[in-house]
Amino acid sequence: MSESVDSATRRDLSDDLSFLLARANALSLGHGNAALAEHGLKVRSYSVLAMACGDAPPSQREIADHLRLDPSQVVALVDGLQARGLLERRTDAADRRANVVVATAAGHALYDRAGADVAASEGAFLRVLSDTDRAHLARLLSVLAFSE
Amino acid sequence: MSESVDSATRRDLSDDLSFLLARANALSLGHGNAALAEHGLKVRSYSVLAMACGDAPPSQREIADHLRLDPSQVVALVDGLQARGLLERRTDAADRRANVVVATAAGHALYDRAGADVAASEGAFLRVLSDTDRAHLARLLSVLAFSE
DNA sequence: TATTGTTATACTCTATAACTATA
DNA sequence: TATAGTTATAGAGTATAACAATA
Repeated sequence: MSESVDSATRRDLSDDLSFLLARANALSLGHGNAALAEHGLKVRSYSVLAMACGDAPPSQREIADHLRLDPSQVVALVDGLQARGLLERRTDAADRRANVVVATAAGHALYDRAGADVAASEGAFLRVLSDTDRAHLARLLSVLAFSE
Repeated sequence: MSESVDSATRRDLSDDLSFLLARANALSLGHGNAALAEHGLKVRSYSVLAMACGDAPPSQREIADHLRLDPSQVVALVDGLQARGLLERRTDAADRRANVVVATAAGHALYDRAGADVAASEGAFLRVLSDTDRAHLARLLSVLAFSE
């Protein structure tokens, strides 16, 4: 008598982890881009700048891998940041095909200012989660994010 | 003596929850689209079909809100699925401005088949997490995903 | 031969505004 | 006056292939 209630009917998109991931990411991206707009940055360019500010200045290939971008997209991002004097390309002495991307003093300064705003914006977005929940979420996501 | 090690130097993109969210989502999206390709679907169109297969057939406005899309994008998605005979637009009797989107028998059948593949693909992607970790992650993400 | 960075191109996705029909 | 759906369009993001320099 209940032939209309099959397994398909019971499935719900809201239980789908990939859907939740997509929706949470869309919100997070919106917050991030809004916080970065006043600095002339977006999440994408901010991430490149962040890597260039790190302890181990990355090659463009490493940026592409870490950010899951095509190397050709990294060219445009680095071009834009370099034109603003925020970072430099230095040919790697060990492998002269590779460009090492390193932040300038101005790049570090902007990263500090923008980073503070991003952190505040992210904090506001995450206010619905406790500190332990945030830590737990970060741990679970990092396992997933670097599983391949 | 350690003036070069300031707060900026210690920050790392890999600790940034929004970055982890973006990277995990990129991987998840890749898996989902790959699993759906053989059915002529993508994550976007599959999500619309899933809603149309639900117990409460949604209006296009509701689809746009739930999927965080602009209403104009929903038009194209529904057009494509309707052209394939997978769903129908029915004008809502209660509000004749609104289109209620409801799956056809063919739509339900495809949703069942594609859904099984999506679930298998998602399972493979999530293999690095235990069942309890998956449940925990889903709970944390749904809080975040529907916090606004 | 394989890899890094680059250029070019096409395609998809996203965001915006304006229009219509209904409310 | 406001809302649902639609259309059109421009911009941003994505994916692919081909090339030069280097390994």
